[in-house]
Amino acid sequence: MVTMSDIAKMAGVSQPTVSRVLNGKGAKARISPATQKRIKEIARELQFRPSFAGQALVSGRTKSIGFICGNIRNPYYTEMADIAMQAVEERGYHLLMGVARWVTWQNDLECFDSLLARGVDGVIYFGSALAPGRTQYEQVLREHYPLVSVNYRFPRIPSILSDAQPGMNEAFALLKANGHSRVLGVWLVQEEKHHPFVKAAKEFGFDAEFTTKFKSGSANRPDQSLQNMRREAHCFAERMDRPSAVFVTSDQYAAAFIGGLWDKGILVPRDVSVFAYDGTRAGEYMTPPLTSIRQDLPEMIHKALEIIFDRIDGKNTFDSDTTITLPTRLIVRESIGPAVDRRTGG
Amino acid sequence: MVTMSDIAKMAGVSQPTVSRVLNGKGAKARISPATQKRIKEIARELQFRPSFAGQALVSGRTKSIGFICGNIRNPYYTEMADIAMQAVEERGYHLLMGVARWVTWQNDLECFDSLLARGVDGVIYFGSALAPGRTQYEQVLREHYPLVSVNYRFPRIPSILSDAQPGMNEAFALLKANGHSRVLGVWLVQEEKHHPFVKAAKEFGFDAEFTTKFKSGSANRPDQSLQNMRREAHCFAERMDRPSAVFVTSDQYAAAFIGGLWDKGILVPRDVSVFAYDGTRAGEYMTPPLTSIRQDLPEMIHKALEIIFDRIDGKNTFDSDTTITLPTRLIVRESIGPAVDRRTGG
DNA sequence: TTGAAAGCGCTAACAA
DNA sequence: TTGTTAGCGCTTTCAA
Repeated sequence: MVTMSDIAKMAGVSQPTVSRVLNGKGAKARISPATQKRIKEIARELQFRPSFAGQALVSGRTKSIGFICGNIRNPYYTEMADIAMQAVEERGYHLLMGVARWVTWQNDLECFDSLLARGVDGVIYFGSALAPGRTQYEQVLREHYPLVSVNYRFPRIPSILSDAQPGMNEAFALLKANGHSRVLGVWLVQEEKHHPFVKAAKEFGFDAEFTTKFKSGSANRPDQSLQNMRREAHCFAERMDRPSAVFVTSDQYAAAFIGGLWDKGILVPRDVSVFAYDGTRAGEYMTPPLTSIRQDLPEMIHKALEIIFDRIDGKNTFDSDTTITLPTRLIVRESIGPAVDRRTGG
Repeated sequence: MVTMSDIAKMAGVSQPTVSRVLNGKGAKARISPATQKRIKEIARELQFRPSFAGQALVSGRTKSIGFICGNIRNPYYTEMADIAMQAVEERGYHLLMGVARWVTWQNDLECFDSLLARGVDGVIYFGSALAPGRTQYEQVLREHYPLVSVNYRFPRIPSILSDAQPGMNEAFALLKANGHSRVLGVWLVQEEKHHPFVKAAKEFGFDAEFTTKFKSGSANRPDQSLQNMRREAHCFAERMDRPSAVFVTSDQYAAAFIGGLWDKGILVPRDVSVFAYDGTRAGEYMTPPLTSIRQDLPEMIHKALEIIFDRIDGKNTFDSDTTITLPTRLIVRESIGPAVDRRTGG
């Protein structure tokens, strides 16, 4: 490895001089043009690369942000990560992904520990385990650690949420305009989105059912729960009295549900209308293109990073209870069509 | 931040003693049980975390592996990354993703530079720009840097490839069994997979066409080229003399193609059969579930990491020209069905 | 305009 | 069993 001392020796100057030249801190680097040129040339020749560890040690920063999610194969998280990566890179940072895999609820926190050990300067956290009482929670508070929770609210931890209601209302309006009056909601676990769904259903006069089949824990493994969702669709397909529309809790699971319907010869939206939550770009390439309630993914990430970098820079513009709630809206694509009510033979 | 010196002071011992206790290097750490206990207790109380930068500086390693790909939203890369993440974590490493975004061909190399600046200990490289003559290429050779190229062969750089032929043959056999005799192949750019396709087509007596519509460069932006693919399907849909089967160069683009067919009311596999290359798990949740030629993603990653860690450990079991070629096989799902030949009215 | 010295947190070699 | 010393590569005083 080429170090500044190597360059210094070759140039016949002291090592700090090399540092000053190569970092060129404006007016501070009052080094004679001749030496500057010489040093820069040698550095280029030797292909000098500043040692990351050296810089990190002295600066106390690793210039990296952690991104903790449960499953990178879900396009929702992939798209979030992609957006986050681009955003942090603009500030010269890297994104370090932690995939909790959500087998047990603690995986989130193990991920957090592991990223902290790696010295990330801040964390975007999509987990649900950072509750008061846990050491990691206390640590975040005590150290005023730059962490933002997304999609989940913890006391005294800045968080970014989406308000499902507006998108949900739009969806029900569209459903109604298409003659639907009965709808099934499918969740993985008890979720916040439940309430906006119920509220919209009531408001638009729908007859709403819901299932929350899957428990957290080991049944949470992505492949397995996608299969479960597919089977859920099989059951649904065979019901004589099934509703004409289905809401699925996320785009990825909607794909599995639609796949399950397809297995049984049920076409969307010809036979059943389906809509989902998330509004990922990936939904555009499902068959049919998925109508979905869109969270403002870029804005969510940008706000989260704004808070994180604000803390990193010691500005403290945002207090710990900062909660930013962003509206959702319906992305109308092709998966909602005219109601086919089996009870009335329509 | 809590340092070993802090602990040392509190425990009334020297700082290296703390290091010895906390790293517990087996027989080397011959420290009295009493001191050990005391130190460990204080460490726990103070929530000591070893400084990543400190360790990195002295060990010369960051315990991280770079992963360079063009677009993380493509499930092929997502799944690869997921596998790689899990594998490196088992060795106590982290995966640092570099997303080149492939706007211009150099993006690959910029990514590599950026990861090197972070001090990654090795790199899994999915790019195509690391050619002889480029400074990065020369550097890898000169420093014997632990880099493995996947899906692309560069002289004197270890690489992992897939042999498309066996899977392609299986696909054509299945096509033939379903009465197909005409097939279209759709590529993004000139690719290696072209030859196995042509070869299999000839061997099975197919009438094969191919299009390679998109150029590399700015048209390479993922969203744009997916749209292009969709439009390609629109054109295809309107042809009176279209072949009964289509091969698309990757699962993700197959989704776009199938979406384009859907736009025109053409159903897969009812009206047209489609198969693709990659064999991602994501294909299972497309509608219809995608029949695809599967690369052995886990094995590719595991082999790549084997070579990388081998170099990191200084073992040099593999020479620079190591090329591991893994076979492919056909994952039969639902997107290939009986031929519908429009010329014969079948 | 430059150099000398100190120190970031850690590990490792050598003493004691 | 433990302490002392040195040094990883860098930045940042403080002097000159």
